[in-house]
Amino acid sequence: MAWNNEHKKKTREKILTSAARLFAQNGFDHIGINDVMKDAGLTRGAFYAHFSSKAELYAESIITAAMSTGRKTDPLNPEAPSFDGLLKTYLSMEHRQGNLFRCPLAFLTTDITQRDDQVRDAYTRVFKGFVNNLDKHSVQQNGTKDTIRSMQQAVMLIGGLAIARAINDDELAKELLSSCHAALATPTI
Amino acid sequence: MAWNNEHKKKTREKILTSAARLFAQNGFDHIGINDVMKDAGLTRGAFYAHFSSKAELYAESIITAAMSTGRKTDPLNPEAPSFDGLLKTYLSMEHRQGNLFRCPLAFLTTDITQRDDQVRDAYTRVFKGFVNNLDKHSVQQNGTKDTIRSMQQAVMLIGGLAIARAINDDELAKELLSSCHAALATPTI
DNA sequence: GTCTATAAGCAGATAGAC
DNA sequence: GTCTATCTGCTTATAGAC
Repeated sequence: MAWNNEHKKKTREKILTSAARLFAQNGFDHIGINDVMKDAGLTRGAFYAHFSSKAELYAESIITAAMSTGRKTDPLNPEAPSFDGLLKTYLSMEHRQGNLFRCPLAFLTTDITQRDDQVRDAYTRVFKGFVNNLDKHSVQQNGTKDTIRSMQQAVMLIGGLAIARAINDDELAKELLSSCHAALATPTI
Repeated sequence: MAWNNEHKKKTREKILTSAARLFAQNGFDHIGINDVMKDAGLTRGAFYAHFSSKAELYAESIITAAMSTGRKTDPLNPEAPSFDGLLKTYLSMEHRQGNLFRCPLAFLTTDITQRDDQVRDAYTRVFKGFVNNLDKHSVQQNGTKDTIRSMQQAVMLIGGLAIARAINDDELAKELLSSCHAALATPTI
């Protein structure tokens, strides 16, 4: 691969990294192409050499954001936390704040509903991967795979965090996250 | 009260009814003041005689949307469904579509996170009312009140519907809603 | 209170120089 | 590939006639 192509790939990844963080924290409509490019150290005009539209960038940024947090939920990754560690990290007040990492499934849930199929496809793929990871945890723990149970766990994690982020009451948010944790940590959910 | 004031109140309610439906279905940024006023049979200029800003309208519309669906979750309302009826209605594919009624807690979850305190206060109040209603159902069924359990139920209902609306796969959405229903209907959740 | 007209600003996308 | 400049269209909010 020529040096130019290598450089273009690096630039594209830099744009995606900025977009993944900014979009997850602020949503599609509050972030302009200008904001993303500025964050990546470029100007607006250079954007269309890498992506054909804002929606395409958004769709790809969802995958990027998911991968950067997904490593922490993958039981096959030796550095990944245990299932109990995942619960604690995912349902933490730090995750609610979103400064360290941001699961796009919880940060962008209803934002996705307003977008085109390109974006919704990306979100759906990430959700399926999330459930699949919970299946793997289940096999590790119980030796059995129960996808219905994994979907319930996914809803408790994603939904709990999304609601905790929406409500304007830190104490209630803490209680809510702790309730979700309790529902998942106890064997008899 | 003079006729003029009575008329103004009616007009205000008409605007709120339109806003509650349009905002819940499309989110804050996809609906303009023009859309709301047109739907209410008025023009843009008349808006500021009733509300001081778009955000104020949005906050009030969340309360309106919640009340119009909340009647169906209130056990003290004789026309309200049973707890099992609530589960079935709330977690239905019809609710996912949003043509009949739209719970703002599930339709606007991450949308709220981007707004000012005025809006987030309204959402928080509605959420507390939702949990309170689940508490009442619990007392009716078991004779005991368990707010932690009610919050878990709220997350399963709101989160399940919100995710089902985001994903672009009808079959998966059906399985997801059915999984949430199963988690809540079984005594050993 | 409601209307039309308009102010003032911002966004996505494109054109053309380098 | 990246830049600056610009086109085009949209939005919230206000001014002033009726």
